[in-house]
Amino acid sequence: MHPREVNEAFFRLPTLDLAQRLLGKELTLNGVGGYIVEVEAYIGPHDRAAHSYGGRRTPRTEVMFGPPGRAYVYVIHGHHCLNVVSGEEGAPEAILVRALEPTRGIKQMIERRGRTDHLTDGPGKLCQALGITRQHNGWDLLTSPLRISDGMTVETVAVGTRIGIDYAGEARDYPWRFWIDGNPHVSRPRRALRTFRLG
DNA sequence: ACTTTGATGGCCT
DNA sequence: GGCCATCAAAGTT
Repeated sequence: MHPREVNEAFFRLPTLDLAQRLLGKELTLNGVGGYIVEVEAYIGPHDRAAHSYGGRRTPRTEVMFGPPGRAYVYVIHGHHCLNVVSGEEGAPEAILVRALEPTRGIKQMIERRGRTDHLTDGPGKLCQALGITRQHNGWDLLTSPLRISDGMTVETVAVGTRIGIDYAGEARDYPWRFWIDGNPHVSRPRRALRTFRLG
């Protein structure tokens, strides 16, 4: 049994705690999906890499200012990315889901991806595999067809810096990327800054 | 109305 | 490691 079950209180955990606890949980859309194996925390308004940096509030970032536990979906370079809104209501924080270990509906994922490998080892890839688009922005991840539920037990968490934010000044060095140590579905394997046991 | 940007992916060497 | 297609969103005029 996972140490913490997914419920309303789960999504109210502080963002960095929630990010670690999301590892091993199962993400599905209409029953298709897998275990979360890699995430990154974005903690606006002081995080220069966050879309909500400086308190920027636009139609795109609006959902992050709402209650935690909802989906924030955006498009970058023509690819969709899924975040879990986190933090207190009014605090624009979110956790990017970067990779899954496929568990359910693999046949459908293969059809959507047009290949049999690398189905969900990246934030854009997993959205394509599950069929996640901007229409799912704001959906409740506890009760909607796009949901996060109890998954598998995680032994060791690896910590590193976030991917693709070299423009973000000192924020590029924040250790806010978390993945399941040794998992083969991680998007960009790198050596961890450190590892720890999830208590 | 126009220009710049970027939390990517796929393929290359 | 690098290159670049790609396009919605945001910023600028």
